[in-house]
Order: sequence, then structure tokens, then C-alpha cells
Amino acid sequence: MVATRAGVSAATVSLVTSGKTAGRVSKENIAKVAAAVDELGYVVDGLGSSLAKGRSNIVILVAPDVSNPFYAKVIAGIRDAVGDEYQLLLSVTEAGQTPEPEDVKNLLALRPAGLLVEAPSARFLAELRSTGPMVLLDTAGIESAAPSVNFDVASGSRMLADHLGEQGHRNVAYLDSATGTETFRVRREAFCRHASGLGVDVVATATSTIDVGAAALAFAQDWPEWAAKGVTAVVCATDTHAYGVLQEARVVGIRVPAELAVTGFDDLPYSATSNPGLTTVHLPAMEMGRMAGKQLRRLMEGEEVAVAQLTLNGTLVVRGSTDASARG
Amino acid sequence: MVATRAGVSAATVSLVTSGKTAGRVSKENIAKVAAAVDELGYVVDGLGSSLAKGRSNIVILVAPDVSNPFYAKVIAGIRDAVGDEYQLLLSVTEAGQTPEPEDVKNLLALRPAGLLVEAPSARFLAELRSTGPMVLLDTAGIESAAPSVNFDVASGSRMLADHLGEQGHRNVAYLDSATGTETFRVRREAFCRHASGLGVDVVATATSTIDVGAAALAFAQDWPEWAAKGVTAVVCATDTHAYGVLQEARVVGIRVPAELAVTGFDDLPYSATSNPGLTTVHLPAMEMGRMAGKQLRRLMEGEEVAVAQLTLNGTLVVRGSTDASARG
DNA sequence: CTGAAAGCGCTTACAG
DNA sequence: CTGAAAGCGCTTACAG
Repeated sequence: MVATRAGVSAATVSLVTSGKTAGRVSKENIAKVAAAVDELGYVVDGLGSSLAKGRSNIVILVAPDVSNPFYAKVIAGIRDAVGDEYQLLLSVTEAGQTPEPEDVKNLLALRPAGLLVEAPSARFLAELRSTGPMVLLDTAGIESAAPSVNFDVASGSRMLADHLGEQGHRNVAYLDSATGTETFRVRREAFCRHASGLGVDVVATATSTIDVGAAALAFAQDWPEWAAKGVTAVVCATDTHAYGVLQEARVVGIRVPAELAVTGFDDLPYSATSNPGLTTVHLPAMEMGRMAGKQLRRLMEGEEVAVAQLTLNGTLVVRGSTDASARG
Repeated sequence: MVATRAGVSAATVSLVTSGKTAGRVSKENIAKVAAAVDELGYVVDGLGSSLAKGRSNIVILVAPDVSNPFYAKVIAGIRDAVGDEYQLLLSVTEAGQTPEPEDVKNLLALRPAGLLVEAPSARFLAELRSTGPMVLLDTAGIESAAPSVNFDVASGSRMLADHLGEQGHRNVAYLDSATGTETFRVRREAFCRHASGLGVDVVATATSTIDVGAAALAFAQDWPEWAAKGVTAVVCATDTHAYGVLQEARVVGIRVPAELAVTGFDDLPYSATSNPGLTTVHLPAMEMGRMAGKQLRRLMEGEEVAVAQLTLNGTLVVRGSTDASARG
């Protein structure tokens, strides 16, 4: 330990660097150590420190697909809540994949102070022998004993169905996400069930990956059939899908919302400024990150969480893409 | 060490788990250890292991803004090249911020096997006392002794200028990025210099953050003035800016490319499917990640890199947004 | 208030 | 081929 030379003692340095000097180290020594640390540009070695303490100060977020503006907000919320005594690091799985147990096994060897897992698969939860503080995000439709923070996407879907029903739609199409994530299954099923109770029928379904181009293509292929079935609205699993529909509609000359209403889900930034603006379910991403971070923090500090399963509600944001007054 | 009990020895286990059994451990013992490891679900503790070896097996990528489809590709390339004996982890700075020395200081305490830094600031490079393998990505305009992989964005800008000149444009506007990243300065300056040599003048400039809505707004505000100056093309610092222009043009009823040509930079996935398709400079993101990963790998294995400064060329992709045949 | 000592979980020469 | 031993850089009771 380099700083030892410059100062006086050995263990004392540790006390100083970890800020545990309260009534244990003289002012003189604190000053000496501080000076030495400065001169030598010393930084506590995380490895040795962590090994001695039994765990590191890193918090790992395992996320499926960071290249989504949605996650950027979640991450911002997490960082906010976790604080800087922990080091937040991301482990990104292959694009579109949900995290698998193998991915986490190696991560666990790092002895993280805490683990945050976004959109885990059912298999993941079954196999993972959790070792330490962990909170799950976005586990829609999967039950688990681990603390989690979720969106109530089902209620969002119902609000969408209500809105469409009020606007007079009777036959709608559903453009689903091709990734098998649970949240999308829940979104669709909740919508279909609630809608049918209102006399709004989902008469056709298509799927595409979460990509504007792919969604546009899927819509282009199915639109003739949908039109023949009297479809007047397309409900999309995500805003991204909706952008594809909006784009293709413009190309083909379908007027939105006059001929066709379009809805999204997520409320990405672009949805407020697109033309027309997109009616969608706003999901409080940053808030989700913040809550997950808070829960984890509590766990890392050895406390219990008051409520293990947290649910955040979405809100319906009505914009131009479903404006009934524009309809013939 | 738990596995000891189940097997026979202590150090032997280490030999087995690290695969250094070549002529050093009997087959019987290898089998015994393997069995014990299986039964106990043992995983080598990364902390102890790293401390003993002097460094960890984690590779940290410090990136400014992961919520950009562009980075997803870079990351995929890196993962590809770095291989799975290393653990790739991301450290994300606040949105739009370039990495600062403080961010990395804490990261360094983790004793990473290697460090990848995307779009570092000049201050960053000046202050960082590099401790170990490191390669820089996207350092456009900044000189540094550290190995780096860059795009030759200047040549991309020149190709754009050539293209616009050939199409007969004489007065163009430039929509720049508000973030002060070097690459944007280089893009703009290279464009302006080369264009003026061709008789193409940049008669107006605006800036906005890298956001479709913000870009649309900036364009909306300045368009009347630009139109008055006879602007027939808008050159955007990124594809995202161009999307904003495309969107606003549609709202206001400006025909692209008939009345106004629009160009981007980066070639994000959406640019191929937008309407009209966006003329832009394709930057090989995945390739950049792959090269950076390879360079770092060499460094981590104690070898020298053959060439320290690597540069990748962009290519001009001409699409509908600059189709001169549509002009009056 | 302070230092000597043990120990965190591994790996790596080093004898046998 | 195999085990005992030292050591990686820290932290934390424990005597003084």
C-alpha cells in the first residue's frame, strides 16, 4: 500500500479513505494521509477493497436492448436513485434478446452489490439462484418472488380500447411485436378482451419486429385485406410500430386519422412531434428506473422493502392520430 | 474454497477451473473436480481471481449516449471482436455528455482488463493517466497518442458537397448539432470548405440537439429566412436532424426533393425506409466496433498494435431526398 | 487514537 | 502429477 510510506500508518489510511475517522483518527493523521493521497494520485483499489468487504460497489443493470430511447430514461432514473457510492454498469444482451441465466452467471462472479434485470424471461427467473440484492423491471405477466417494478400495461390497453370505442370504431387491426416478450402478450390480450366487451372487434392481427421499416412492410402487406374487412383503426404494440404504419399510410395515401386511426404504446419522444401526433399510452420510464433504484438501494443497505411488487400506471395521451372529428 | 472438500486438493482446483491442466493434473482429478464443481454449482469468484492475477476480465466501454441505434451496432461489433473470455460492460454518461476523467477514475479502480472510450473530450485525454490497455473510438479532430479508430467524416462531407454541387445547388443551409462533439465540427468545416470551392455556398446555419422534434422546430423557425436567401438544400449533421426537417417539411407542405433537397449523416436504419429515402453518408458502425475490439484485444494480450490510428471511410448513399430529376 | 495481525478467494511459483 | 505456502490490495476486529 503506497500511501503508507507517505503517511504514518497502514490501517489508518484505510480508515481515512473510507471516511470512518469518527473519533478514531487524529486530525493530524487525517491531514497527512489526505496529502499523501493527493500527491500520489492514489485511488483505492476496488478489487482488494471489495474482496475484503465481501462485495463490490458495482450495480449491474442487465438490459435487453439499450438502443431504445425508452431505456435511456429508465437508466437515467436508476442512476438518480442509486446514487454515486455505487457504480452503475450495463450488461447488454444481443439485440432483441431477453437476458438469460448464463449471461448473469458471469456477472455474479463480479460480486455486484446489486442486480437490476430488465424484462427477464420466465426461464431466467426459474433458474437463477439469486445471490444478493436484486430487483426486476418490466416483468409483465411473469410471477416472481423477487421485488419488481412493473407497468400496468393492461390498464393502458383498456384505456386505449375505451377511447377507440368512444370514437366509434368497430373493426380494428392489431399490429403486434414479433419479440415474444411478455409485456406484448399482456398488451394484446388485455386490449382484445376489453375491446370485445365494448363491441370493438379485433378482426385481424399482424406482427413485425420493433422497427419502423419492418412495421411499414407488415402494414403494407396486410392493409388490402384489412380494408376489405372494414378496419378503421390500427392498434400497435409500440410507438415504433405505429411510426411504420404512419409512414406507409402516407406513402400509399391513406389519410390518418380521416380514413384510419392509429395508436401506439410507450409514448416515445417522437410521438409528440410526429404528424399527426400519435395517440398512445404514456409509460413513466424515468419513474420506473427511479423506483427500481430505490428498492435496490434499500436491499443493498440490508433493509427490507416495504412493498415488493410495485406497479406504475400508464396514462392515455390522445393526439391527432385518432381525432374522430376528422373522420367522414 | 468449497470445491476442495468435494475433491482432493486445493490448488489443483484452480488449475482445473482455469484450464491449465496440460500435463499438470491427472485425468482422475480433473474428473473429480469437474464433478464437485457441478454439484456445488461453483463459479470462480471474480474478485479473488482478479486480485491474484492483478487484473479483472472485464472490458469497460465508456459511451456518451447509448440510446442511439448507431451505438447498438458499435457495441455488437465490439462484443464480436472482444470474445467471451472478457466481460463487456457499459458505463453510460449522462445523455449527450462526453465522458469526463472523473467518470473513468472510479472505473479504473475496478482494474478492467481494457478500456474503450467513445467520443472522449480533449480534456479527457489530457488528464487521463492511462493505466493499461485502452483504445479510443470516434476521436475526430482530437489528437492523441492512444490507439484509436475513427471515421474519416471529412471525406464524407466532401462527397456530400460534391453530390450537391453536381445536382446544381448553389445556396444551402447547414443544420448542425448543438452538442459540441468534435466530429460535428469536423463534419461542418469540411463541408463548408469543400463546398465553397465548388461554388456551393453555405448561406445559413442553425443548430439543434440530436432530436427529431428539436430539429423540426429549428427548421421551422429558420425556413422563411432560408427560403428568402434562395436555399435549395439543407445539409444536416446527423440523420436524426434530417428526420426533423423531413417531418416539418411535410407539415408545412414543402416538397422534398422537388423544392428542397435534404441530406443526413450516419445512415441510421430508418433512412433507407423513410419517405423519401434519405441521402446520407454511411458510417460503418459495426466495423468500427470490431476494429476497436481487435485492437484492444491485442493490447490486452500484451502485443503491440500494428497501426495505432485506424481510419474507416464513409460512403455516400444517394436516395430520394436529393433526387434532382424531381426539381423544377 | 494507532499499529500488528488475520483474512477475503483466488493463483502461481516452488518443493516434493 | 500434487500439495503447502506466499501473496494480490484491502478492511476489520483486536490489543495496546
